[in-house]
Amino acid sequence: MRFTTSAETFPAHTPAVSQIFTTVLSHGPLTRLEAARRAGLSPAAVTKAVRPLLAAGYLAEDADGEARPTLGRPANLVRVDGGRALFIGVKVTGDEVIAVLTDLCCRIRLARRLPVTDRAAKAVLTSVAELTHELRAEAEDFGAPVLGLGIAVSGDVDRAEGVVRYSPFLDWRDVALAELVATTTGLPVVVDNDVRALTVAEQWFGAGVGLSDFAVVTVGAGIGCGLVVHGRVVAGAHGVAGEIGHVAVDPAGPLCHCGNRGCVEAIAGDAAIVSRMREVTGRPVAVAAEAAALAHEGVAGAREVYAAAGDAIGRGIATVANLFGPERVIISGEGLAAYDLFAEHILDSFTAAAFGSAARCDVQTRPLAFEEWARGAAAAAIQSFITSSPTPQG
Amino acid sequence: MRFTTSAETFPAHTPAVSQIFTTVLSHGPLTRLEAARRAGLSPAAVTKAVRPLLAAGYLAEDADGEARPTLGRPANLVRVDGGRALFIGVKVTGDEVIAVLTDLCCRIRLARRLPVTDRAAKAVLTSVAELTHELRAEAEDFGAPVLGLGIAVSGDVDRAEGVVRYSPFLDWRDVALAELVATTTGLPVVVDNDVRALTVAEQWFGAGVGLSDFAVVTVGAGIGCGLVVHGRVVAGAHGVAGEIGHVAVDPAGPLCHCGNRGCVEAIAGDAAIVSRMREVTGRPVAVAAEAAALAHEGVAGAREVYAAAGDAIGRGIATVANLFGPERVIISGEGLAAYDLFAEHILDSFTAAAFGSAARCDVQTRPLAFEEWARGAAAAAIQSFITSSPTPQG
DNA sequence: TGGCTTATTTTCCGCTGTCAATAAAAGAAA
DNA sequence: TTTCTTTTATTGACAGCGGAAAATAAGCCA
Repeated sequence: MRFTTSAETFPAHTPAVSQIFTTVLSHGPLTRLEAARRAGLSPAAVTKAVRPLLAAGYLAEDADGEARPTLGRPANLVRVDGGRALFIGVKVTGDEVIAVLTDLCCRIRLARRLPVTDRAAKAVLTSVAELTHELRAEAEDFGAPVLGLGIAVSGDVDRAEGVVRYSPFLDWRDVALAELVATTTGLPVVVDNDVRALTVAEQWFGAGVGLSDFAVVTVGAGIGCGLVVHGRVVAGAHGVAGEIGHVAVDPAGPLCHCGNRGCVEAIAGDAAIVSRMREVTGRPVAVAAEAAALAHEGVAGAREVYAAAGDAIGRGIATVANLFGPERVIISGEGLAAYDLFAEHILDSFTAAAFGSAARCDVQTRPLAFEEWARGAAAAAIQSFITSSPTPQG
Repeated sequence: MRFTTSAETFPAHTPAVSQIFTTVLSHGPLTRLEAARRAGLSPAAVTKAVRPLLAAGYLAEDADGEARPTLGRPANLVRVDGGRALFIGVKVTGDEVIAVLTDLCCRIRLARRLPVTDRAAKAVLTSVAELTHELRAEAEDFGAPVLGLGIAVSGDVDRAEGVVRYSPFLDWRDVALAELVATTTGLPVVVDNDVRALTVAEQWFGAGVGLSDFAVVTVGAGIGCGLVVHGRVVAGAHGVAGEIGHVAVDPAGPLCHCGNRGCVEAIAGDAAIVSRMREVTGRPVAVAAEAAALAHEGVAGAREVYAAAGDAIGRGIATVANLFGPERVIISGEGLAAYDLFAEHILDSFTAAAFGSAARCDVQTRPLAFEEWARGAAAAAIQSFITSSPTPQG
């Protein structure tokens, strides 16, 4: 179910058109020949697919450019015209609403945030509408229409229906967010789980480009994981997937809010680190940054807290690698601010716990600015814009 | 790479033909209309797809049959003619080679086993050839040709290349098994990992029919897991996937042969149970059946060994469910002989450790006769027969 | 200017699956 | 018995997608 009011739609008349567009979107400017090769189509098909996209302005032709072989007809590079369309991505947390305006290439043009004082759906809805309104007003200056809105929320989100089934941080249950916001803003709205949205962003615009099997692990208040298998984001039959935070790595570990002991999140989540840091150092520690500061200062025992956290995360990642054998794991999240404190432990425990060839998985890290979550939401909106209309795709 | 010599091939000229055939294969006799609905095609397409398959004898028409609505033209049921073609499935273990002859519907017609005295590839190859020869001779009586051979081996197997990369139990490395056996037997040969092959069998002919996301967990000497995500078996970018046996559930647990502590297999594998049973009861226990007997007799401490095993398995399954959110988990394996001893603990610890809606996953058990592994290999051969030729499929 | 090489476009062409109409096979109604 | 009704299966025309091959374009180099 999609919620649209007006709507410029994407001319994805055929699978080939979708495919060529996403290929060019993800792999930067390409010659038609190269695009054909990557998409597994004939050059003729590319010419045909590109034409309507050029006409509609979604693609543009660069008068070639860089170093080209000195022989033969020069190639014409085809690229996505990012400025052709704009999208808004919104991340809703219990504390604030973050919104970004991106172009079609998912580059952030503007960012805004608004604190959340009342977590009730209605109040949050107002904030979202306000930020959206503000960004749309500013978008005028870019001379491109805003064609979609993505909203990322943590918890159990049914993207297909646009409903937030349950979000613990917001204390929401069965909020038909897409419909509500679509009615208010008149934009096509996509609602997705925050980690899945971030995963889509990596798949289309980040370190997951070109990979059919990879995982994104986010470290921060919670520990989350987005999975891409067979080229598609895993959603889970019951809306739950990627709950690496609640993989139990130590039955004797600390109690987790989920009721079990030794979940990764109960060892390496921000709250766990903070409370453990208080215990170990005896000092008042309120937020993650303070905990990291203590460790950086070399306070006795502080580094060990991060070591344990890194160890838990590494084992969680090894579990993911053992079970589905991704080509790459991308570690990201606000928690990466303290990455130097546990990087080594993550990698060591991953290597130790990964079974056989699973250890060949490429474990990378990527910094995650605060707007990235909102950008993920925008990526989901872009994806929906491109793939929805006539020809659905995975 | 496929290795074929002669070869009757499947007339899968178009995607629609493949799809209709597999739909009918998995969902028993269907009317054309019903098949169209399930496959998402028009009735006209079904008529056209069915015709060549009927002509080639792979499908047959039942003169309707059962209770039909009393109104309208009676439907003609279309079903797969299992007797049209035969396949051989072989499971190779360190102790014996098991071979079955199945029909196109993967029903076992005959089974044979041969002990392995020499694990060298060459010796095993001879056994495989011998059993194959024997079954082909008997197949004459069924009046149908043997059209493929599947071989299941535990370890790291590259199905696409037909190579056993590494099999610990057999101590094989980079054995180009498919090519070797194809040369010897003249049959098209598929080689796959044993658990994946079993998973294919469940997906096409078992409890996974119609599901796009499920897992098969095998309990026995090792603890294995096959995953189906987005309707396709997960193979892993590096050939490793589904290693639930090496998911670490307790850092203080017993040492595993993989070098880590507290792997599920180090707690619940046959060897682990046997050795733990010796420790606990002080009695000589050599094989799993004896361990189970002790527990059934009520020997002090014996039941607790199974409780711990069940607990570890349950937590491993919960980990799978938390990460993928499968619709169903099918527990199977020779270890199920002792299922009454740990069933309850598996379910309890699964329920406790599954996060949120992941607990809604349907956990089933299925007995696994010794030939089932070989049947899995046959299923892989059937799958390859149907999907290979002109139109590949996932 | 002609020749060479590589990129792109054009021009068919085959093929697939849909659509809408039609045939078929009963039981029900007249 | 004949005709209707209802449901299933089939047919034949057709649209459109993507491929192959040939033609064209666009430079560089003699």
